[in-house]
Amino acid sequence: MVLSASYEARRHGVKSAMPAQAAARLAPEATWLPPDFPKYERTASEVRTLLSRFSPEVIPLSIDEAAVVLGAVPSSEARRVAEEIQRHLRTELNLPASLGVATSRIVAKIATDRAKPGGIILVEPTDVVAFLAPLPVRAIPGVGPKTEVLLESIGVRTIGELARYRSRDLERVLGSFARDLISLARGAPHESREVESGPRIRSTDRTFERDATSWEEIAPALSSMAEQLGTSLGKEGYRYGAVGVAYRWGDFSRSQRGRVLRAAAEGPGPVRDAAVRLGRELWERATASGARSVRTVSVRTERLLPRSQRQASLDDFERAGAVN
DNA sequence: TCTGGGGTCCTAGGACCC
DNA sequence: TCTGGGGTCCTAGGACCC
Repeated sequence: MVLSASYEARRHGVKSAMPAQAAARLAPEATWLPPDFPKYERTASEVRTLLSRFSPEVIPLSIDEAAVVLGAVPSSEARRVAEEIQRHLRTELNLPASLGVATSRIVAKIATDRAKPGGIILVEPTDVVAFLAPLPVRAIPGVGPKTEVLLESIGVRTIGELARYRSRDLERVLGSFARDLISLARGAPHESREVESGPRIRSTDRTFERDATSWEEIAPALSSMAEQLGTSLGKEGYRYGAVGVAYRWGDFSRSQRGRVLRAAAEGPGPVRDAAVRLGRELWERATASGARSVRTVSVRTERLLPRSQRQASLDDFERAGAVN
């Protein structure tokens, strides 16, 4: 599968998430590189350190994106900082970067996408509506293929058309997402709430070379994946409060089963036991009506909590003498 | 086109509580 | 015997992002 494609490869029609075979047909002369995620993590950390020289508030959005909060500065100053960030990334880390500058993160993100490759786009506060209006609704983060089809079915293709829609009418089609879309289109986006730092979920997936058709094939995979997950979380100092198992079936549909633990657990044992139990329940329930094959299994831990942050237990209250 | 391995957020129904 | 109006938590599934 293509994880990322250079702009040269993209000119041949190669895109990320494309099956490797299809990409090879489009660009037979392409150079293929295996991924090196530890390297990307190290680099992402260097980039965040560099960015923090420009603002105390750096919000990582993904491994290769971050928002830098500049506060209330004139747009000329914001542009200067953007240019400087781009120059330092180039000279110190040898990295190209695209930057968007705006008065909200979501518009800055949309501008960044438009600035690729390697550009800077600054959207003046008074230009937000005009900047967004001609763009397709798909330019909005959170609008994917399904939402695009829904919007198209009511005659909305661009953000400008979205702005003219009545919120009440759109809510019938899209639920609460409608309000966010319309306020963005009208140039007054609701800034997403600050997310607490630290991961909330940790999961691991494994796709079988050949789809598994028996519990005996699935159980050892679940068991070893869960143990690895529990061990690495333990090394990072995390406990977990819920465990889940999911199957991707041969027809690519998904089923999942999860459970909240009675108390936060730590290490490989509890997650392994829970994963095997849940996996078996899921398997038995799904195969009761006929044979099925599993393509991918995944094990998930949720409600992660740093070890230092102990979960309160009844004992704590008794010791403290707090009675209600 | 025949699909990897991570993640986040939202919705909806049911159980249960006051 | 049938009846309110809230609220939270749990579970399953879906859409989306990189």
